Amino acid sequence: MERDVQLRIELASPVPVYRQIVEALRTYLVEGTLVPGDVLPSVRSLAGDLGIHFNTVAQAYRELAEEGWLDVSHGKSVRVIEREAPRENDEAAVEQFRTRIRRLIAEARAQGMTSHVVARELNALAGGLK
Amino acid sequence: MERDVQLRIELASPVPVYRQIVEALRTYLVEGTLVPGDVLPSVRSLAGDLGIHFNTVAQAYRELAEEGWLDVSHGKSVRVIEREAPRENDEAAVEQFRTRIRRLIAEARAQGMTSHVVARELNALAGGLK
DNA sequence: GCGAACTGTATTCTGTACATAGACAGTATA
DNA sequence: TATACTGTCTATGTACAGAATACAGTTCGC
Repeated sequence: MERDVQLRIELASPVPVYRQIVEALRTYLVEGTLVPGDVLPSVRSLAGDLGIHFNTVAQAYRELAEEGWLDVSHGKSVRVIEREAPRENDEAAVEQFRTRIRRLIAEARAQGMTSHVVARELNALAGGLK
Repeated sequence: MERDVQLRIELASPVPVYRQIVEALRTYLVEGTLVPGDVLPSVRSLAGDLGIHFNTVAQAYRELAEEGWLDVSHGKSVRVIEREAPRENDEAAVEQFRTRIRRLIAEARAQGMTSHVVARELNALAGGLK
């Protein structure tokens, strides 16, 4: 059940490294690449791979534990656990989601990405959700 | 050509206020709600509306000026200018865009949004790009 | 049983970036 | 040409990300 996750972290990004780790792992968890029972690498080994300090990884693990994804306890390996889904489709959350995607799209288009390519990517991602 | 933009800023958000302003205005600019010739509110008046300091607004305006959207010069009102589109569809940029959207989707689903609703939103936004 | 080597935890420190304060300087206009 | 508006600059307080380092629980082989 050892799991060798591959994470791409951008040290130059304005978004903190620990949150990048949270987001990347949460993506694997939601998509089912990581499933209950899987064991994550130790804070020190993952930190070594990423070239950062292990406390930064520990903070990310703690965050995901609070969200209910991980069982992390002193001395033991970190393990993915079963997590019951929270409430559904809160309208305010949907609104916020829409806004954030719109801003991301705007940023992409401002960088020169064409609307055709952006639409293709969005449709592809939407299709993968079925 | 005065333009009364409506911005929604979340002071509690981890993303800095000045960047929220940049993102919101850039969205209007890309979508064509703001067009060349439009005059933006002064840093003091917009800051007053948002309940923040005018230097925070000034920083956002400066950022958008560097991206080529705005003409901001000392003593004069800030004005939207014509901006030539940058390079197209750099593959690394597309890849990064895809990753960021995937992480946003994962966050939404982790909060309880159903895949059906997420897909509906993505398709709607993609459709609006044609 | 015990020690070594592994796990995560807690405390403290430092650099940096956000946001504000307030003086400064250019522009428009009555 | 005075005045009231623009944005600019420099300094400062504060919060937080990230690292250093000592601590403490768990596992496993001998």
